[in-house]
Amino acid sequence: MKESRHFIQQAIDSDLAEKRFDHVHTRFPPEPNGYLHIGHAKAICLDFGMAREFGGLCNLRMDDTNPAKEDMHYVEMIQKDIRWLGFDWGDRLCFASDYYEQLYDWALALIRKGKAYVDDLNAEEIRRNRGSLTEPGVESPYRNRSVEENLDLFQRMRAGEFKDGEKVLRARIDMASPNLNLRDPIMYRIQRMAHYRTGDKWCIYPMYDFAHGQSDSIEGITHSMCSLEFEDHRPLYDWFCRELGIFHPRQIEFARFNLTYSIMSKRKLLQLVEEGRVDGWDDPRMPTLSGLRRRGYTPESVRDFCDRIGVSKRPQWIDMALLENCLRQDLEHKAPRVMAVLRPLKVTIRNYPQGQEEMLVANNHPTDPSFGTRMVPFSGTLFIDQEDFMEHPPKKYFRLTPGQEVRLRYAYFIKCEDVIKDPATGEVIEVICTYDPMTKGGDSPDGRKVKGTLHWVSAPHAVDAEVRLYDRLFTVEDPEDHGDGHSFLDFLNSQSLEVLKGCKVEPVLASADPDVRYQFERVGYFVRETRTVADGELVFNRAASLKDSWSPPSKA
RNA sequence: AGCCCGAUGGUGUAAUGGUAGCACAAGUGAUUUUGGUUCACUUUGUUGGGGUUCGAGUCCCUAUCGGGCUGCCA
Repeated sequence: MKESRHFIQQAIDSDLAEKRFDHVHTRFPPEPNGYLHIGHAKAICLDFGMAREFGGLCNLRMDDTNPAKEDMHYVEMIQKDIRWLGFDWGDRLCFASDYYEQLYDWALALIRKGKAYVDDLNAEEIRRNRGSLTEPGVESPYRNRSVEENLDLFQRMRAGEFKDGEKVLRARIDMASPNLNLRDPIMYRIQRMAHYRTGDKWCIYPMYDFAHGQSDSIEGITHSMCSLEFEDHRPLYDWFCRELGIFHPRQIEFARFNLTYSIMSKRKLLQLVEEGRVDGWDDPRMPTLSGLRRRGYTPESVRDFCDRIGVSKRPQWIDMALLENCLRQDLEHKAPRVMAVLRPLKVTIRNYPQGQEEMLVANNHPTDPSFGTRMVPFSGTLFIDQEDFMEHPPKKYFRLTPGQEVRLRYAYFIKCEDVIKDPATGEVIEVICTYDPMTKGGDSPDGRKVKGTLHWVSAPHAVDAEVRLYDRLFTVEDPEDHGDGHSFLDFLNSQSLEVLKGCKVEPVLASADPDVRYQFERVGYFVRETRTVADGELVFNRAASLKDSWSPPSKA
């Protein structure tokens, strides 16, 4: 069976076959103005993945040409996230800001060729002269300055002789081009602002279009993958390489994806952080890599997700359920099983000898013996989950009800004999049961079957914990597609975080390893939270629930 | 409105002129000491109209629909 190749692999195949390039060298070029999110993961997997597949290298490059937004903190977090995802750029951490001098020289070269000029128009005038989607632009009155004057003016721009915004350097291309990007795009602007790396050395900064392709060229990048919105920039990318006569990488665009019930805009994610609507960039509900990590996602599951969504040129809407499925699939064979009761309901075993307790053996994984076993304490007073008992059950309810026998996992069969209610509310606060001593371990010698198996913890041995349940951040599939007067903030899910206190977990979890994702049997996958927790406190984040094919007939 | 890009089940993605396949979702059944897992089965698709061809999801034309583009952001 032949494995299918996506359009970028095919493009690289033919570039190699036609000897356009004799090797592959890619780059991942984030701007250090925010944290990386799941959308970036796709690009990272593609950029590093293509390099790996074709035996080449992939650089990590900070696309840092805007001093107003960038920060060293982001540079560090970006590196941390990419390493976590499982990729390595060796010693090739690059910065567009390291190329400023070379970029400046190239700008001079373009001026000498008559391909760039200094424009005195202000921002408003330039915008007006650019024309519109249907009308051609108008040439600037400064467009035909002499090479000497342009050289002099541009050098003085760098020297700081002009005010911010007073002049710009523009490429001299075609004000009538149907591609707006070719209507004499701005190459340099004057901006007196300290840059996080170059400090006050520069007061002019190159624009993306004059920095990105040239940075690729300097680094010898062969294939420069970027998202679809840069498609219209490719003619400009190519124009600069051609006019400069420098090594000419190939830009290939692919579609970004949207995740249902989420947003991917860095600007909007920043807004959630700044307005305190989430607990930072790494809030477990955020689609950021740091958020997913804290939530309990594994790098393997994120990479698998990126594989599964594929690479194409059409807009992708990816179901959040796919992401969750990737995690479940990874954790199914990786997560040790334990028992934890999130909403405790007291169970008393009436016929269990007073004061007796025993240790029962439980498998740490249902099918993989290499996980070994552990001992779980049992006694006459237990907790089960409130969901697992109903006094008046609907049909097909397999859990504990008056008269219905169930199995306590790895323990005994029990039968409900009585309930104790809160006299004030009528709520069941305790269930009285009997157990069958012959069913120790969970099997009955007479071969009788039970429909349900419940997880439980022994009350005197239980450890208290807090559990944080996360749900989708937004209530609608596409929070960015809002009608009049609505902001994406209007669709924030007020139930996206539910904090459960007083949960009861089995004793081994007191020393839960924060690097291990546990499966709480019948409940979901959980990871120990450490970032927002006081010393010694036990808190778990839910990474994902387990699939549940049972649902109550009518749930209020 | 001009330019660019795209269109295959509910979602995503294959089929590169020759049997429309896979994953997720949904449903059914079996297995099960997790209503989990696993296994089997099932439902659902080539945007419309022309053309080329023995043969078109694939190539051409056209219509329609969707996305992107009018920052001194990237």
